[in-house]
Amino acid sequence: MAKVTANQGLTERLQAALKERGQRWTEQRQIIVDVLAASDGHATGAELVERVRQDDPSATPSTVYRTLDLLEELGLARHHHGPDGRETYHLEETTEHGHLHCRGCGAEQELDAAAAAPILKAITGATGFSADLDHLSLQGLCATCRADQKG
Amino acid sequence: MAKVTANQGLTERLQAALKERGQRWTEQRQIIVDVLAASDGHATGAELVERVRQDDPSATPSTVYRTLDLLEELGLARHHHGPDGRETYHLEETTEHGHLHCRGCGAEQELDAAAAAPILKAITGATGFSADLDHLSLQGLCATCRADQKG
DNA sequence: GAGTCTATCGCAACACGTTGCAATAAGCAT
DNA sequence: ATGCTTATTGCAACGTGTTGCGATAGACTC
Repeated sequence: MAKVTANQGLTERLQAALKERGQRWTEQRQIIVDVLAASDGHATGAELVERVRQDDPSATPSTVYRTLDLLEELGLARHHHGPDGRETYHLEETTEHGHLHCRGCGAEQELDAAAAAPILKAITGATGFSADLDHLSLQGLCATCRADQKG
Repeated sequence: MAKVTANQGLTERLQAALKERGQRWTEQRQIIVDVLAASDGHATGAELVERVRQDDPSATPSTVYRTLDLLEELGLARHHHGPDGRETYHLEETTEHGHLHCRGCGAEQELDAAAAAPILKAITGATGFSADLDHLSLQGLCATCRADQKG
């Protein structure tokens, strides 16, 4: 298992997609994709910049953010905003999900598509609006904290 | 109707609340509250800073943001994050509401408590989580844009 | 392989928000 | 009114993200 080029499949998909759009495959983009794939789960923009710079100290934030935007355009990555407004990125391969931030204990739980279905349905029913699960980021009190407050 | 000190009631509530906590009433705070009250609806942090500086050019961003935080602690103001992660503030007197951002046409609609009730209920049902309506900021497609896409 | 076109990069500057610290001034007691 | 205590302010620097621009270097043609 040489790690030479991890994410073979992903890389190839990307190269093809870029070519089709007259865009280019570069060393930087390879690194950024590798880093993103290695950060399973989520990573903030700043974290990703940091990690990319470990692999290639000449990389700059602008390049990293621009590449992340590109990956989103291509549908290979997503981002959402945490409760503090900071950006969090993850590969699209991670299943689509929402986020719940508890203001009591600070815990963050994920909300998978199955659990979210009735919520999205309620939103559409009440507003006609079809919400993106990946941008669904709620703040409130989790069950435990609610129980504590009542106690 | 001299405008000398607008927001009499609000100002008085604030003075009392601050006194109780051993905190102080200052010129700056009066200005910031006035500005916030005058910005009916919502205003971003930057906008508020700008407007405050029109009244008092010596005011600095740090003071404005710290005061806004204070107003939130006291329950007199709220903030949430727009789809781009930027902050938006409004007085608590504005009725509690969520926000829906359409990624198709860019429109933003408000979601009042009555309309949100079934949604919040669905969230609690699916997750045990009690979400804050004021932090509810959804992104997706509005009814019109959905219809357009289908067409 | 050399030349051309232009996407991408790195840099530098900006925008929004946050934080630490020394100077100022609010509120209280005398 | 004077002095004391300490909350608040302004400043300056930082953190995260964005944007404009000239220089670099992919990818394609000959």
